[in-house]
Amino acid sequence: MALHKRDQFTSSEQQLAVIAKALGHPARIAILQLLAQRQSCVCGELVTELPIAQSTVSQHLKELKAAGLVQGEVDGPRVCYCIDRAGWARARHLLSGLLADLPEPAAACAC
Amino acid sequence: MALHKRDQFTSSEQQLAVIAKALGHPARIAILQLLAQRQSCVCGELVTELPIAQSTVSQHLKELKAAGLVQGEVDGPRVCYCIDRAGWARARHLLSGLLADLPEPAAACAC
DNA sequence: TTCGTTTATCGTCGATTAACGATTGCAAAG
DNA sequence: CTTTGCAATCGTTAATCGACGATAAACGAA
Repeated sequence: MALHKRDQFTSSEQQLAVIAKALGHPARIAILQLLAQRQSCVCGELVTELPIAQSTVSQHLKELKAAGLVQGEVDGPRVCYCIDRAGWARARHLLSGLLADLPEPAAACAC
Repeated sequence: MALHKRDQFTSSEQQLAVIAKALGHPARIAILQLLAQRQSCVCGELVTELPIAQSTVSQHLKELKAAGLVQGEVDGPRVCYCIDRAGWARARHLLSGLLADLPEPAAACAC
């Protein structure tokens, strides 16, 4: 583990960046929205809904899981995915904080 | 311009992903927050505040500009950066939409 | 014009990402 | 026990990212 420039930023900046990065692909956005709409949660359903290969879906699910946004539970031969409640609550908090820090600017900037 | 798998997703999924990707680095989060706090906006100020090289800051600013989150105006030898009002409003809208689509889940998922 | 200041771009490097097919691992069904 | 079906992992490839130093471009001042 080398010391990256990354480590020079605040913890909250880094956490927010991790969340945003996880959201930074249309497939992962689509997965989250599918998980929110349907309870179904089954990985195979996601594969049929999405225009990408099974292995790629699995990869994206892994990244979402690593970011704490999604959790998967093995249910026999299939795996049931759903939104990670605690992780998503944290993500909501961080994103709302950003929206609060950067409000709709009332006036144009001086320059 | 080849046809990417990317193009199989909805426009709103792609737009949101572009925004999220732009937010997916702590330096870019920090830049946005600095631009929100201070009116200063000058590129040089950002460089002295951030733990990364000038060329790297410039690179991040370019990406933020490409995502429509920031705009820069040349003011003599220096460049004054500020948050892009219209772009940020769009970003706010998309992010709020995501937070609305994925509300705090009331009940645990079935699996 | 020449110089110093400020910012953007270039070129490079290693690391990471995104995608796929193929393979493996596992649990239920037969 | 063997087969089947689902999902994760492996291995590969091309592309993108992040960082830096060096260079170029633009401008104001001397």
